[in-house]
Amino acid sequence: VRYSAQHKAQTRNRIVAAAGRRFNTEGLKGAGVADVMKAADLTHGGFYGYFSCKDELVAETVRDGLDASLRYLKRWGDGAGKGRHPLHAIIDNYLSALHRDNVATGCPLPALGADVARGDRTARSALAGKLREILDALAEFAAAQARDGETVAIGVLSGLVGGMVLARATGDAAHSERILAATAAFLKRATAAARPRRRRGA
Amino acid sequence: VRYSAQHKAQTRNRIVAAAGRRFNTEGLKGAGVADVMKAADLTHGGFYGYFSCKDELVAETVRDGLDASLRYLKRWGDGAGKGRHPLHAIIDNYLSALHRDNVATGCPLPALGADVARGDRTARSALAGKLREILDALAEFAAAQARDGETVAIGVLSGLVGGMVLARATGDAAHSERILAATAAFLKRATAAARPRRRRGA
DNA sequence: TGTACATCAGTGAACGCGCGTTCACTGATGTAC
DNA sequence: TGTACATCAGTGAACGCGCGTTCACTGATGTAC
Repeated sequence: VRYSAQHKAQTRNRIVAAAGRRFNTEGLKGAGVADVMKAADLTHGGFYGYFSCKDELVAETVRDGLDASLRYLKRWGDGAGKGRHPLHAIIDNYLSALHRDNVATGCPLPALGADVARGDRTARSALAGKLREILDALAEFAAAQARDGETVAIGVLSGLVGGMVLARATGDAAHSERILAATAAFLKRATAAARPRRRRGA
Repeated sequence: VRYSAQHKAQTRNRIVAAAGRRFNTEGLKGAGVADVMKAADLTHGGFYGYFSCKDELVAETVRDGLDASLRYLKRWGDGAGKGRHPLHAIIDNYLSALHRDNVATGCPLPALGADVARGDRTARSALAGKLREILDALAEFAAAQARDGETVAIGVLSGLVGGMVLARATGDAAHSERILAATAAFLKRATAAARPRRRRGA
């Protein structure tokens, strides 16, 4: 045996991490295999020692990126001060100028959602699985106050994703700020207004 | 003068219409110039008699597609039965399975928003202008019932766009239906709950 | 401890292909006479 | 009304380039002795 047992796994993770940044920034069609490998400090030829094709990397990248987003959402929700709605903490952090401007390390849903919708089945399945986990986590945070946790979870996530897409797409910087602020205000108002008929403890 | 005065304008419109369908379906990078021209029953060589480069077509296509969306939103809002909130009619029509499945002729915001965000300034400016018109129209419909029409307009549009992105991206058909239904329910509840402190007549 | 070696992670040239763009051309057009 | 013609909308071969993928190779590795 040459090289440590974890060496190959580490390099693979490095490729997936680089792919996450490049795909988020340039899109699934915009970032090529050579591009991703270069960002991982490798040459393009070695790619097929780790993945059978580009689509396999895409699916893996989507899974990995959404896992990171899920961890962020949980951390923000859990970190909300007492008396503060966990969903409100999530909304403010997600719809921040910081997140808007850091596409590379941001959530894949606004960056790659449309690309995945056009992509092959493996990527869409990967997204489907992680999307459920994300919605379950949001529903947990919602359940403390809302009647129908899943509906609130889906409604909030739709607002977060759409707000980020619009804030990034507009060429008007001032308007982009308005979109972030107004979407956050709308979502916080909507979740605060949800009838508090407790299901389980916060 | 050869050919009728409107002939060139008609062909140009045909190219833009074909581009709208191809770009929505395949993405800005996924649909090529030759691809678009073929969809318009032309050959690729003639393209540069109408546009100076692909990016110019992209900007024109975004403008045209968002104009069509604006007309749809107005029609749906105006067509709401009496006693029915115009925004609720818009929400139900936008977040329909029909719209989800007809990407080609659907709204460019969920289909191309992320691509435009990565695109050049002209496309982003084109989107910015039309986005304002769309939000103004939605704000008019919201103003009849909501305190802050612009906030409601932005919040609703974010939810519509994000909900459509998620419903199209998930590989789980049943979940896609849930996303459309739950996002619509969430948005209708949020707009119905908005305090009715009238600004101007409906 | 020192060295010869089998392994295999990573390299980079090469492949066929489609991209955006250019350009010399063709042939249908409505006009001038 | 009929015909010769200048115009220019549209054609299709060609360009350089980057894509995803393949493959013969190189050279650092830890092990066997």
